[in-house]
This record gives sequence, structure tokens and C-alpha cells, in this order.
Amino acid sequence: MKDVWKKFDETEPSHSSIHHLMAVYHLHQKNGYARGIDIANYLNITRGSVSITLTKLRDKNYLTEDENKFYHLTEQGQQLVSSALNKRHIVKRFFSEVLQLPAEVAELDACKIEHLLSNETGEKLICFMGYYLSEKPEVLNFRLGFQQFKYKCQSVAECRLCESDCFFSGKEISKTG
Amino acid sequence: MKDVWKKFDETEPSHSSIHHLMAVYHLHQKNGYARGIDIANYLNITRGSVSITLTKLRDKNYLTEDENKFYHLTEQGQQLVSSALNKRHIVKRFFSEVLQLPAEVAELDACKIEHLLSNETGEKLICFMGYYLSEKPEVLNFRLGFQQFKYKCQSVAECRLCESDCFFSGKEISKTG
DNA sequence: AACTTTTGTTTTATTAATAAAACATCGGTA
DNA sequence: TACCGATGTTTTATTAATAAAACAAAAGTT
Repeated sequence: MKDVWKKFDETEPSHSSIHHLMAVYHLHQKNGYARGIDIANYLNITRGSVSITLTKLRDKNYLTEDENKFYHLTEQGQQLVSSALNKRHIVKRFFSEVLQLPAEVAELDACKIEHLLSNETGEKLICFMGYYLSEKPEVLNFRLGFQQFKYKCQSVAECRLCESDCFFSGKEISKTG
Repeated sequence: MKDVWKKFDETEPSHSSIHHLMAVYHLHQKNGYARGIDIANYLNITRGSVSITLTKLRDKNYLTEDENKFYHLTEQGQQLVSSALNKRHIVKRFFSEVLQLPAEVAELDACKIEHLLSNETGEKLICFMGYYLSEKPEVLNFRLGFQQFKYKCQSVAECRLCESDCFFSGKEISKTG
């Protein structure tokens, strides 16, 4: 695959745009409406910047503007927001409930990657979490075993999980430490 | 936490820079040296762009330039590369071996998020994979059970795993489909 | 040595996301 | 009604990452 690494910031729409859309969603939930100034305050950027970005998003049919300058997500915009929000949510749960990461790390990491993950990955992760959180006996045993488990990274040569130059080498890693 | 969403492209160094460093690493492995032109070809960008970026990275002490214009990673640069590579590696394995995503999706998603994940998350994921890939009986049972498991997303209201506006709603999701 | 090719650098330009400030408009109130 | 404050828009500027093209230097070839 050519130029995989460039795909990173070629998401359409961009990370920034998605957060503008999520702001609209959030403000509607909270206040029942979303104006430019509200979005600007929420995202902590200027009104001018918001005006420019939202005009583009309007032209691309992610949202509409009514007579009162209130913004509304279109079907298309809402779908993007839902998709990102759901991925963030499930990733965060995986990070905190399976990997046992502190809430802030889980939140931050989930937010950073939410819109980069494919929907396919999101779906599979939901499936996994559905299983992991079930009360099936084999799952309970698995969780119990994991509680006890400590992964001791062997010498660089023997480490099965890292690439060469394993930077965790020598560290003992457990769920909690 | 203020402006979490902005943290996304405030990684230091940037996604692009890290890929320049990874190119140096890769080319050293493959050819034993790394020149500007090689990096440009590898990343599929122009020599001019590489020259500018590498000068900045040199000034920031991520790499050095020798008399022959060959680039070498410093300790600091090597550490960044290792960290990103290890995270990519373990994430990719999680995606393909646990979530059973197709190789290309696993690769692409892993590449997109590699440098955004905290080292802490990388470590915990390694620990999890160390456990998941072990031959412990409770793990084997867990894997077996997961093979069979299908997660059926309930109605929006009942879905335990998505946020409101669950976009997977109604779909049956299994490991393989 | 003169020419050609390869490689590296510099300059000019573009695009996206932003700030800042000027400008425009609208709504209320003195 | 005339002004003030809030909000939205436009203009100008900045930064990072890039391309493209001009330029420079070194290395190889004839």
C-alpha cells in the first residue's frame, strides 16, 4: 500500500472539522441550539475561525444554518458524530476496563484516535467488549487469570511481542503497575 | 482537561517528523545508510521537503548528519522510533489476532494511531497480549468461547456498549463477519 | 578538463487551521 | 431614534507541511 503513512491527516473531514460537528451535537444536547459563538467558546478558538470552518462544512452538507444562525447537523453530519463518539466510547472502555489504564489516559488516548479508526475496527472492538463483559464462566476465569498475570519482557532477542529495540525490555508489566 | 481535542496534532515531534525518523531507521536496516534522496523516495515526497524537515530534526537533536550527508539517529531519535514501532506492532497484532481484522485494515489503523498512543497504553497492551497469547487453559477457553460468540446489538435504548445514536444498532457482529 | 547526472538547498507558492483585527449587522434600550 | 453590545464575516497574517523550480555542489564520464 503506497503512502499509508500519509493517510493520517487525510481523513475527510479532518479531525478539526469533526470536532466542530461534535461541538454542534454537544451544544444541542446541552442548550438546545448551537450558534457560532457557542462553538467557538466550546472549542476555545475564535469566532472567525469557526465561521470559516462551518461555512465549508455547510457547503459539504454536514450541517445547515437556519434563519437564526443556529446550526443543525444533517443526517450525514450526525452519522459522522455518532461514529466518532461510539468509537471513542468503546475504545475508552477497552482502555480503562480491560487494560486498566487510569481514566485520564484512557480518555485522552481514546479522543486522539477516535476518528482515525475504521468503523470495522470499532465494530470488532464492540464485539470483543460484548464478550469480555459477559458473565460467561470462561470469561470470568480469563479475567481472573489476567488479574494475576505479570508480563515479564525477556531480553530483546527473546521478546515475542515487541519489534527489535524493544523499549519495554527488562520491565515487568502488570495490569496495575 | 482543557482542549483535549487539540492535543491531537500537537504531538511533539509531529506525525510527519516521526515518519522521517522511521524512514532513517528503515533505510539503515535495509541499506546501511540513509541520505536525503533515499528518505524522499521512501516517503514519496520531494528532496526539498526532506531537506527542510531533517534540518529541523537535526537542530532538535533527533539525528545527526555526517561528512557524507548520511543521517544517523541519535539516542533520542532512536527511542522515538522504537516507541512508535513497538506500539504499531502490538496494536497491529491486537487488531489482527484478537479482533480478527483483515491484515490491511489492521496495518492501516495501527499506522494511523501508533504515535498518538501513550507509552503507558502500549505497555498495557503488551501485557494483555502476553496473556492472551499464552497457552494457559483459561485463556484457551476464552479464545474458544470468543470464536463462537456473536454480539447482537440491541435497540438503541438497550445497547450497553455504544453511546446514544448507536450506529451499529441492529447489526449482528461476530469475529468473522 | 568539460559535460552530465545526482544530490542537496533555497526560494516561491499552496493549503489547512488558526489568530487578530476590522468591519457589518442586528437587537435592545437610554 | 441613536447608540451600545453581542454576534457573525472578512481580511490579513502566521505556521507546518508540502510541491516545484531554480540554484549549487559534488561525483562520474567522456
